[in-house]
Amino acid sequence: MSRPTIHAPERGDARTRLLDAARDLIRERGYAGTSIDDLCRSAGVSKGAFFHHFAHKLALGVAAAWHWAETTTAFFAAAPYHAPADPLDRVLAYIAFRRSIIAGPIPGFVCLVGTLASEVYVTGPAIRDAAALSIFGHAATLEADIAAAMAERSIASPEPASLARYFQVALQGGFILAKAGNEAALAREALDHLDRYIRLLFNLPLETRHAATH
Amino acid sequence: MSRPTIHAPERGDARTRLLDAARDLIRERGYAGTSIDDLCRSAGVSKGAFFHHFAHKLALGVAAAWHWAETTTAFFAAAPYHAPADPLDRVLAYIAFRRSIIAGPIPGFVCLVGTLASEVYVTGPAIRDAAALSIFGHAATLEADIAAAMAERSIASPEPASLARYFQVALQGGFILAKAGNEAALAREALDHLDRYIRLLFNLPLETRHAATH
DNA sequence: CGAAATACATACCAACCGGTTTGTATCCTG
DNA sequence: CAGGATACAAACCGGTTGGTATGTATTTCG
Repeated sequence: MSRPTIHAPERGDARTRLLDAARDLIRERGYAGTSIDDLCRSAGVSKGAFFHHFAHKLALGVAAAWHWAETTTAFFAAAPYHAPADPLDRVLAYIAFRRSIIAGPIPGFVCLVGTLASEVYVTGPAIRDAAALSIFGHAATLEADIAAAMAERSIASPEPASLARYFQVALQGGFILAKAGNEAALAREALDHLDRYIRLLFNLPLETRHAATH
Repeated sequence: MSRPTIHAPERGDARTRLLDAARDLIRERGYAGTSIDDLCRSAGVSKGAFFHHFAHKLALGVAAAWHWAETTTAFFAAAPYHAPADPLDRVLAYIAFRRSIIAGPIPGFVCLVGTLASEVYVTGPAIRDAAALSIFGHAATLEADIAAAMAERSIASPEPASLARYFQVALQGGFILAKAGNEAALAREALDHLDRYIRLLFNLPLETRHAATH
């Protein structure tokens, strides 16, 4: 209450509105391709509001990466793939879940921090580090299930941490091909290969469920 | 001869010097993060030269993607991984070769057109299409060997074209993680998993050769 | 309640951006 | 060797960029 006084904007305070705008615009046009004016226009705030919350554009980039890490962490923590009792089933359910959310316009499901890391490797080390924290932090959430699944079946071969990172490789690489080919199915296809890789590693029968979806 | 008259530049004509500069600068800072002045300075040419050879910045982006496709096509055509008689050995040799050239500074081995496609998805459809041609064209060069290897061993499961694209997924995804983590070994690690995936698909014994390199 | 801190909005600025104009040296061709 | 085409160089231009200065409602708090 008392929050939206007179010229109530749309929702949330200027800071989160700017971070949401950054998430959307950067995934479409990249970091350098998104101007501060673009962000303010999209968020419906003034430039003064921008520089009240962020010291400079780079700080917005870092904050956007952190914001991405926070929101995705909450999103995946609440996702249904944690339900199965068998850790291997949870791992496979993760892949299926990631696959299921690849739909609609490409910028809508692509990874913000992957785009950021790719673009600002030299120009913005601070953004890159924040992006790395998000990517590798998320990969780490898979590690326990992978390790448990491997231990249960006495599979020693790839290190669980390395395999967990490879999940992100398949995702990020799938996003790149989806963008290039302008076709979301290319990202799903990548996850199908990841799924097959895991099933081969664990000597599971290969499902053919996805064959028709391509 | 008579070419480098008085103020001889460095090497090549202005056009290829600009394309080389674009290859280097865009892989470091992205397309939008690279200004035309940056390109001219790096190439050692004037702005007049730039707009003599390219109608606008977007045309430079498209030409850079084409130039990348041409040079990489020649580079991989001359690479040693085509030597083995068995197509499956050629496929594995491709992975090993790609792995072997991942060394030194990260912008030096990363894929230009992957960076481009990721960044200009919305802002530059022409660049994106040129990047797609390069990525999927290169993937297609693997298709014959993959198909032959699968046919020889009566493996029907993934479509050869899809598997060929997945090679690019592992590469592009590995580049993203390498950039984020600022560590080339992350890209090599991705190719180790791809190698394992192929060996599992073809029921080959898993080598442990790479274990020490991480 | 009063004052300081917070959260914006508006106007403005110098640098830089993509792009144009104009001029000139070299090359190619007849 | 004439003369147009090619391949640059340099100066310039309007709009945009990241960033600042300043002003003002609102909230917080002693």
